[in-house]
Amino acid sequence: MKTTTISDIALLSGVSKSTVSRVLTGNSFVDESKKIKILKAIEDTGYIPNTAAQSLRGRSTKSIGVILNLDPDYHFSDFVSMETLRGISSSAQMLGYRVSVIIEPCNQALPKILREQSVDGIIVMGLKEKEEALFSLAKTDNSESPHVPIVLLNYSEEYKSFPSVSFDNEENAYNFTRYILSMGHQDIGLIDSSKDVLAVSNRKHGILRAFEESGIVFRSEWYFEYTNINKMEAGRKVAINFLQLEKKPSVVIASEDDIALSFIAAVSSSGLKVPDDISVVGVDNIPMSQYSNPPLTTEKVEGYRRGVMAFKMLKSLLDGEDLKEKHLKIRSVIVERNSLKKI
Amino acid sequence: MKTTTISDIALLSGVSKSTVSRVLTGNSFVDESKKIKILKAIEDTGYIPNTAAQSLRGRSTKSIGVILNLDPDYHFSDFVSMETLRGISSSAQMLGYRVSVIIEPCNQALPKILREQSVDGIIVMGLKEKEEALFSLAKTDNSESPHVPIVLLNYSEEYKSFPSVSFDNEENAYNFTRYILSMGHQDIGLIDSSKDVLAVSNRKHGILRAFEESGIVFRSEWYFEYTNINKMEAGRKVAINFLQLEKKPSVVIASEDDIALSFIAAVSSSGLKVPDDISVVGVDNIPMSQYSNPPLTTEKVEGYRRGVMAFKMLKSLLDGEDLKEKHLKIRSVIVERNSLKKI
DNA sequence: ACTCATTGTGAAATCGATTTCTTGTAAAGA
DNA sequence: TCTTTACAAGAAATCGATTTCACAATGAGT
Repeated sequence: MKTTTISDIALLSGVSKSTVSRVLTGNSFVDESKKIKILKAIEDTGYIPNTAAQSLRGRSTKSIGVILNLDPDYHFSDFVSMETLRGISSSAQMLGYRVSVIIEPCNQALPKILREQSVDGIIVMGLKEKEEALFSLAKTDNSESPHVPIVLLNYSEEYKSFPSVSFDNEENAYNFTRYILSMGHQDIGLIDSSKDVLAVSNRKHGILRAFEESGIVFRSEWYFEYTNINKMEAGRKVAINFLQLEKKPSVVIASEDDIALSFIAAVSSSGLKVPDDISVVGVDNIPMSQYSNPPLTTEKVEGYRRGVMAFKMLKSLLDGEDLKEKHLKIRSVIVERNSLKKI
Repeated sequence: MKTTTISDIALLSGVSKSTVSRVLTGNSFVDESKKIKILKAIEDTGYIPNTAAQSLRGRSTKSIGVILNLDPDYHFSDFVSMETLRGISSSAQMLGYRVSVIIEPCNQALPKILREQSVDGIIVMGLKEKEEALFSLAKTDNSESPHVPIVLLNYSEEYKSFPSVSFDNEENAYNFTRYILSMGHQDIGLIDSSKDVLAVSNRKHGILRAFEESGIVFRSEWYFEYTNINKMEAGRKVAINFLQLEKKPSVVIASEDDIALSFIAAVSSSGLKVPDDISVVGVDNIPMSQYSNPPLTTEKVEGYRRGVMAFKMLKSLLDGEDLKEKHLKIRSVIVERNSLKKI
């Protein structure tokens, strides 16, 4: 069967294409009896307007692009990102938008997608520090370029001209650290091994702020940073160094749950007990963190919610509304389980 | 700047739109000197053909849909699926296809997407047993409907009229079981708690075949099945029952790594040692399995490869080629680590 | 009764590409 | 030299929707 078009509907209901289009878009007056006939014809045939034709004429593709800016060596997709994608996708679908995922570095993906005009808006995940494409885009005055709104999922000073929805890394880390301090810990070790350097550095500020407030000094021999290897490999590596330490911290804050978990695994295989000998906490609240041994005390980072909010923000932009707040920041909640001991 | 169109290029290079289009599509003869001028104009302006116009005229959208048929209660995306998505996405992009992910039950997504005509082909992930949409589609003779090729990512007898790329579940499980038997185990427990009921049942057949071959009897008190709860919760639940068992198996095969890991966590927090007291193996080779305590012996399931192959198959279909093999099955490889003890 | 505003509708233009039709030119064959 | 063939390239039709334009018809206001 060749596809049903608007002309078929027009023919079937004895009116012109224009009239059919008018009931379709609903922004014009149409005689009630004709409207009913048209609606019936649409119902009967299962007609759906051709999206290509609509985009061509109407200048709206009813689809958005999500740029997943993963590292080339990033061999798997982390939980929070996927939750975010799920959040974006389901809110987009709800409003009739398709979402195209583009797994490609931002600097390549962005110029291409902008010129292709194949999406109405863009959400960028996994922003890196040096994104030429964004930077140059920020500079061009808005009279240039056919205004495709962009929402970033990591706030960054550099690109603050773009609206963003991000986790409140500095504040969350500050709060989490204060909580840890309130549990009596004074000797705190840090493991940073996330590909998200922006987040890591913001979190570090928050942690240091909490340290300062309580007169804790930052000890560099307790700071482990491995950003160029697999994060779980990092957890294992840190464990090896950690075990050699003369004086050990009483708690270790890992920048992600995966890291914490692999650290715990490595450290417990050498006989150390968590949390009796050493407390370990993570960030993210990945599903596994609830079922590990011991269950992990962590900071719950709401990926799904971030996705929903990002799409909502993009939608406002698409509708030409202006944002109440240009940069949304999402607070975490602390999940108390058994890997952090009160001392 | 209003967008560059083919007419602009034509004007700039002093030829007609038709000629520009001819060098664009490359299926007609164009004078070399003109071709150069046109190419230069394209280069200079950064012109990219409007996809909507191309689809409208050419009947090809250069985009494919991936239906992620997740359970409503499925709160996170598993590793293998995401790897598959990555595989699809990168091979698709390589050939200039966009991929739209549709996180929605197949029965809703499929009819809609087919009538919308917004994609050239479809890949269905996470097939369920009762997919009315597919079933009725299989029945309609191909003269009907504007032939959008569909590739399934789970082979199923029911829908075998559709081509598929899947894991060779029966065979993989058979081989894995034989390997476990070769390590001296006779008392084998099973945990099945995957949302992928099709895979689970196929794997069970393979396991049972290996049992039979070696004269092992299947003991139902060692078979744990929880498909209606979170898989890691299942691992924990099974551990509780397991610990009560009078006579325990010497090894437990979990249908996924997550389950194995949470089972190990629960069981070791009660003092049982893996693999000294009990061996545990999983399936998937999720990143964490390498860094758990003990590192997990598992079956490596190649999600990325599945994605690549699925797209390749879909592409053949789109190009009108016919498939050498309609149903591809991917073999796993066994990853020996430390959670399975030789006895 | 005569404007003027409000509705209602079809014809035709438009969006940006591809493809068919047509014509023109140059090279090859008779 | 005249026809045939191959190659080049413009003009115009086409894809399926939306929107502007033009024109009625109806009703309201003076």
